[in-house]
Amino acid sequence: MTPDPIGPRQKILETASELFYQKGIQHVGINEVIATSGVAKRTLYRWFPSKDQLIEEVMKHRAVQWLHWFESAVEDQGKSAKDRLLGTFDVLQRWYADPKFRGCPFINAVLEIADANHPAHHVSMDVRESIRQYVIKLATEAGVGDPDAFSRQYLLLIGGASLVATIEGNPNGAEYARRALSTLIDAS
Amino acid sequence: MTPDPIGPRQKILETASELFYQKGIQHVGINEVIATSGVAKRTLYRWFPSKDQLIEEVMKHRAVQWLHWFESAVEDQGKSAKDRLLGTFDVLQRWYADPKFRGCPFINAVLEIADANHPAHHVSMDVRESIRQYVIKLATEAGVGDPDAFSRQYLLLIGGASLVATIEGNPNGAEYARRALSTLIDAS
DNA sequence: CACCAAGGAGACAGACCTGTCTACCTTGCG
DNA sequence: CGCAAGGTAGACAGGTCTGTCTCCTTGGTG
Repeated sequence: MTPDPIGPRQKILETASELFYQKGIQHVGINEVIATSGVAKRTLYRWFPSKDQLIEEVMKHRAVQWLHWFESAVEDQGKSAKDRLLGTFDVLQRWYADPKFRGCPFINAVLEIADANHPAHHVSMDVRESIRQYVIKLATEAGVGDPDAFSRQYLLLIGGASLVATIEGNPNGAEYARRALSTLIDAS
Repeated sequence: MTPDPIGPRQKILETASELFYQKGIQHVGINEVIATSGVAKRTLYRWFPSKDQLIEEVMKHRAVQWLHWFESAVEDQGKSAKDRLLGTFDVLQRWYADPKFRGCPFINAVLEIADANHPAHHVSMDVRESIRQYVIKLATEAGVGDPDAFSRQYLLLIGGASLVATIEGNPNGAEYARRALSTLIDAS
């Protein structure tokens, strides 16, 4: 019963998203996507004219999902803006510690696809900018002196923590980032 | 004159190093390496039994070179340990601003090669640890309170700055990192 | 000189990948 | 009913890649 209420397009998108993330975009072929999603090759190419366009759609899909997840998880981290600001790294640490964590998908995509003009690059830059705007909002609310400069330092810490989690497989980078952030807030 | 005083092995290593860095490891084939280095395929496979081993040798070679370059450039950044510590980001900023800069080769290698057991991963982890030990030395000398914790925060900043340089093509991440580092030192 | 190891040049096998194409099946609707 | 649209199944073309193999040249040494 409930014979796949979601259409093939959505099915392809979700399957590809999962496979791309777990194995790396370059290491997943179209044949694997169709075999896993149980869809005919003809159907995939009806909805996504090329693998590059599939990648782009997948990354856009992930970006919307991830930002929504992140901001709503952060909202639960406390009432004051400072608590939420510091809480971002508690949220991230839980993410890094998840057994299915394989690095930040947006950083991965940029470095896996060398071509700087690939649409997936723009998605990643957009995600970073969205995070930065969100941080500016929280920092302003928290009374940080220079929210714009602060947001750029924040991006260093979140990027660095993601790298530690990816390269060393160590989620505690987020904890060091939290402490550094606390110092930076107090010094402002 | 001077008819190639270096042997084919060294020639292959240097050519592959350059190509891997500029185009990405995955996007450079053995055929391109031999065509560019002017060496026969037979010869390449005599010295490097597989592409994976070539990658490993190239990364080890780069690691030694890079660490030597980095530490000696930092030594010129000032007499006091604090000056040299802050100066690391001046050195990095110049690197990031170089037109041939295509990201940190060690971060790139890890994210380009999905397999966490690939030898190139270990090289990248070793480089990070070498940087950390060097920072611990400088931090101790500079009288930082907790050099170990400090070194981990340093790794966040250097990783973050490299990402900003790579993803946004903006060398000024190093400047923000320098300021953040200064705050962290003063607060210790 | 004779010999042999190292290298140059490149064909080739086998695997894999993207994207196209044919042939058939199901379903909703005028 | 008839039929178009969207789906399944999978062969296939054309390309790329790694790694092997054969044949030829050259320079150094006993």
